[in-house]
Formats: sequence, C-alpha cells, structure tokens
Amino acid sequence: MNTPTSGAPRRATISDVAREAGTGKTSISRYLNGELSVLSPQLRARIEAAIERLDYQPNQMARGLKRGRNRLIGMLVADLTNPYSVEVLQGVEAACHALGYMPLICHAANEVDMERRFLQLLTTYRVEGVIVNALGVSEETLRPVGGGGIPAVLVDRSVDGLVTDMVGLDNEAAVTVATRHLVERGFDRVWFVVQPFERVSSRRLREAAFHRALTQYPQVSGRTVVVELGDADELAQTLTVLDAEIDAAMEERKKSDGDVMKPRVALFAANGPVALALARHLNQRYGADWQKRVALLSIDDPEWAELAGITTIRQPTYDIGYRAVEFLHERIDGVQASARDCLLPGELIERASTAR
Amino acid sequence: MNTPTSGAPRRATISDVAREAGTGKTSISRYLNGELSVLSPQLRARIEAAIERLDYQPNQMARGLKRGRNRLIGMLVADLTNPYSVEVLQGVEAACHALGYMPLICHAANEVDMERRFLQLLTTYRVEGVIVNALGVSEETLRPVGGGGIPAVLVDRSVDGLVTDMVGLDNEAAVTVATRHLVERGFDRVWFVVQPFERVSSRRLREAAFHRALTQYPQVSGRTVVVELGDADELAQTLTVLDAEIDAAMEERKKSDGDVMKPRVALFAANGPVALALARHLNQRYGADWQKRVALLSIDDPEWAELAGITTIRQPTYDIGYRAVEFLHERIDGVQASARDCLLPGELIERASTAR
DNA sequence: TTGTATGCGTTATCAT
DNA sequence: ATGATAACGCATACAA
Repeated sequence: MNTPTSGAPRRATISDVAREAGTGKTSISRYLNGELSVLSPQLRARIEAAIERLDYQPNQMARGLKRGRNRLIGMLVADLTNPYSVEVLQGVEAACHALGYMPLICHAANEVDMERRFLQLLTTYRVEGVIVNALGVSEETLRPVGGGGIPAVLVDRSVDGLVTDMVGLDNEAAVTVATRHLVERGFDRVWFVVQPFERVSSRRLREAAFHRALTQYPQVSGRTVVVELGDADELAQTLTVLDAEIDAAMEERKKSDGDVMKPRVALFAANGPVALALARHLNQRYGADWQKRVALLSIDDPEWAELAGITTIRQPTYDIGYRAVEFLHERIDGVQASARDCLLPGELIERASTAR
Repeated sequence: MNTPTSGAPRRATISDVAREAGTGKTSISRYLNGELSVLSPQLRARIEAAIERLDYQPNQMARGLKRGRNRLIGMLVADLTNPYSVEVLQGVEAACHALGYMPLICHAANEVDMERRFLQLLTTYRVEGVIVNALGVSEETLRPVGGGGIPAVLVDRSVDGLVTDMVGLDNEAAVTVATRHLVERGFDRVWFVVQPFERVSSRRLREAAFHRALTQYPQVSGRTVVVELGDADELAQTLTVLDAEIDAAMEERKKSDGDVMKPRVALFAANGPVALALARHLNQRYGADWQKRVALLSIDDPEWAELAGITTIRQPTYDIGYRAVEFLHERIDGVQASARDCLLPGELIERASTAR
C-alpha cells in the first residue's frame, strides 16, 4: 500500500542554510541576490553546498514582504471559455516570463461578483499591477485599480470613468474592412449580430462602426440584432426574425433568375461566441448546408472557424496580451504618461462562407 | 490630459490603523480575525472607523508568513487551449471558493520547461498544495511535489513513479461504451486515433481499452493510428492511410447494393484536439459533407462538437476539478490515506454522425 | 477587555 | 569580505 509520505518536513530557511554553511544569513542573502563579487570563493562554495544539501528555496512571500515588491501581477479574465481570452493570456504569459513577473490568473467566469472579489483579493496579495479584461458592467467595482489604486491596463474593452491604459483591437478599421468585404462579395442584406452592447465598449464601438460603414453603401440594407447568449431557447426566439429574412431572400432568388446557390444575406457576428451561437442555430434550422443560404462572418477566429469555413477577422491576440504587460511594466516602473490607447489591427481571413 | 495619478501612496498597515484608532495592533488583529466577542463595542467601532478611513486591507503575504499557511494552492494546467482544461478549471475555482483557497493558475502551454519552472515557482511561493494536469513526460520534473514534497493531486493523467491522488475519467468504461455504440450502429471498421500515448497515462489507457473492447466483436476490424498534432502537413501525411481506407470502403459500398449514404468506417478520436484535427482534415479532403463517408466519435465534448454533429463522450470535467480540490484539501489537512484514484464516469452524447 | 513583546523568513544598514 | 541587527506586516503567547 502506497502511502504518500506526509507532514511537510518544514522547508529549510535562510537561517538553516547559514548554520549549515557556518556563516551568517547576510552572506546567504548576498549569494541569493547575485552579489557574488563580494564573496570569497571558499565561502561561496560552502554556501552552494549547503543550499544543495538542504534543497533550500527562498521564500518569495518573505522576500516580497521585505522588499515591498513581489513581482506578482494580476490577470483578471472575464471568460476563459472564450478562446480569445486564452490567446491573450498566452501573450501575457510570454511577456511576464520575459519581464520577470509571475501572473496571478483570475477567472471571473462572467460574474460581476467574482470580478469584484478577485480584484479585492489581488489587492490584498499586493500585486504590483493588474491587467484586466473587465466585464465592463460597472466602473464602481474597478475602483481599487487605475487612478488612485494599483497600476492597471485594460484589455479589449475600456470602462467608462476609469482612466487607464488599454490595449485592444482597432475595431473601427476591422469592422470597416469586414463590411466592405461583404459588400464586395455581393451581399446586400447584412445583419450585425451582437450581445447587449451599451455597457461594453468594444461591442458598442463595433456596432457603431458597422453603421458608419454602411452609409458608404446605400444599396445595402443593414440592421443590428441584439442577442442574449446563454439561453438557447430565448436565442432561437430572437433569431426568428432573422430566419424569416433568410427564407424571404431565398424565395426571391428562386423567383428571379439568380443563382439560387449564392446567398445574398450575410450575418456579421460581433465576436466568436456570437458566431458560434449563430452557427449552431442555423445548423439546427437549415441543416449542415446552411451556408448555402446565409454567409457568416465573425470578429474573432476560434479554432472551429476553419472547420466551418466561415470568414473571420483574426485579432492579434498574442500581441494584445504582450503589449498589455509591457504597458503595465512601464507603469509599475513609474512612467507618468497620460492614459494610452493601443489599437492593434485585425486581419481578414477569407473562407468559403463569403467566397465568390 | 488625463494622467493616472501615480506613485502608490503606500498602503496602510495594521500599525497605521492601530494608531488611527488609538489602540494597539493586537486589537486590530483580533478584529480582523473575527474575535469580536472579546472587543468592547466602543473599541470595535473605533477600529471599524479607522479601517474605513484608511481603506485598510490586510496584507496576505505578511499573514501567510506569520501563520505558515497562505491559503494558496497551485493549479498547473498543461494546455489551456484545450476546452477540457478550462472546464476542469471551473470546477477547481468553485471548490476553491467554497473551501477558502485562492488558486494560483499556471499554464505550461505544453512545454516541459514551463511545467518545471512553474512547479518550482509555486514551491517558492509556498503554496499549500498543487493540483496538476501534468504533461506526463517525466516524473523527474514533478519531483518537488507528491511523495516528499507538497501535497499534490493529479488530474486526467497519472505519472509513473509518482504516488499521489489522482482524479479523472473512467477511461475503461468510457471507451467500452463508445466502442459498443459504434458497433451497434453498424460500423465495422473502426480507427482509434490518438496522439503518442506511451508516456501519457490517459491516452495509454484509452488505447488499451479500445483493443480490449474490440476483442468482443470479432467481425469488426480496428486499428490504432498515432498522430502528432501541431504540424498540419505531417498530420495530413499520416492520415493518407486513413483516407485510402475510407475511399476503399466507399467503393465497396457502391459495388454492392448497400446504402451508399451510410458510412461503415468510423473514426474514434482519443480526445477533443485529435477530433478537431480529424474534422479539419476530412472537411478539407472530402468537403462539407464528409460525414457521409466517415463517422467521427470523440472523447471530450467541446463546443463545436454539437455544431459539427459528432458523437462524443462528455467528461464530468467540472466534477473532476471539484473533486481534485477536495482531495487536496484533505491532504492539506493532514489526512493520511494511501494514494487514491477517483474515476468518474463519462456520458455518451449521440449525435448525427453515428445516428442510424 | 486590552496591550506588549516576540518571531515568521528576508533584506538592508551598519559595523567590523 | 563578513556578520550582527533591525525592520517588513502581521499573529500570538503572555501579561496587565
């Protein structure tokens, strides 16, 4: 019977090492912090040996306590379920690695309570800064960071009343490119599908950009549909209006001499989760060949997009995360610039859905 | 011009509060730790006010240092890109919340170096335990945990030579059910597709279970195909043998009087990532209606599975994460049982791909 | 009921 | 070149 040997045998401390090496703690500390030049080779060797023997590992907590900085930064993610977040995270991790930080990843799981709780928690752990992908609901819950609190940089969305650095997609450009693409491909009815956008800056920006872009193409009719994800039934309900439109377009095509196989209606999903919801719905309603009736284009480029063959705007997620940490790093080092916005360009990935 | 006000104004300490409230630090400490009964209402009020005024928040680092426990546990994830991991994570988070832990999430991104580095890092931060979804490559890198080190519980896979609790899917049962399902649905050529499995226990178990299950059905021909994900070209290369088999089966069907629309070949993906790779490949080679030629069944039930209509075995991911933390909690509390394995049952989700 | 003193594991200051 | 010693912010044994 295998019994994991128990009872943490209390880890060695710096004092233990000092005793083992027959010297004072100061020298050990010096050794640990790379002040090698001031140590005699012999002492240095003894220390090395002692550390080895005791398998000593310095206690970061104690270090942080003394120094006043613990190299911890918080990363608050709204929804890890969204591939976008995970990709950003990879950029964050890479940058942290490069800059010597340890990211404390927190997952709010789309719950405002969680967001608040984690922010508070991060604060008590004295992280040196936070990079937050906010739910965007209330500036109130973000009170501890930014302005008066610890340095913060926002990702993807900004929060009203909170003045901080932020890095995200250049929504205006992305939406413009995407819309033009649809028009050029011959779609004359474009529906922009988005979650409730009043309180989330990126959604709001995208929606606004969509309408602005449309003014360029008077021959195209466009509209915004707001969907509340999460409840599949309610979603289907909301989308009946869309279904009707699609059916109508198909009828028209059949009557005229148009190419029935080429859809005129395009759905423009404001982000990946919306796109997935749409694809599921359409797939269920029209079957596997739903793309013959509607085109689907989405901001965000999740893994399944290629499989489904939908056109997307891929965000520079990795860079977004990386830049965010760089910004934060500067702030932590005390840089005193005014709040900066870093807008990175997206990339149009054209796939079968909107092909000629 | 908005300039984020700078220079952390040094957070208030317990001493500050004591001074502000005109008392000693002990009382503050008592207040913080809920020893309210021992405080006079008046003092208590003064403390409350002082804390409020100074916006005081206890320093967890210092707390942990003193107490010897910081309520931190490490969560080492092999690959956050895999929806499985994220789902497990949600269970972990919920359990942590319930039990008063703060999970320190680390993402190894499939890199052994990262795994080692994070383990080391977690150790220096003196986490009270770790739950690890190991890469499984080497027991060596996991040396600091388990047996002699800090309490650990493994998720999804165990590691040779490392004796610890582990919780994951009941692979044997899952594969048995899945295989039987395929056979009952009339597939007589089943390919089990899996990543290199020698060193990853869950893959190994699944592969073995597949062959064991097959012995029940002599009329079915089955084989294992090993694929190395990540390199699409090499993958396609490897799968040519599969393509040939599929084509051949189709030919046979055409010649005989069988129903050409019903595939006889089924692919059994050992996990979600493999399934996605397969779907992409097939989609590219045979077009959107590839499911008419091959069926696809997968362990893991990612979001896109429903969209694609493939049959899956859904893992009880949330529970896995939750149980893992519970196990860890017991270990931290000093429970001295022998290493436990917790095998949770999967659930067959039948979709169009394998429908009659 | 309240406060004092000591120590957790480190680093920084100041001697030697 | 090396080593006492005093903090860091907090909790606790003990005294009052």
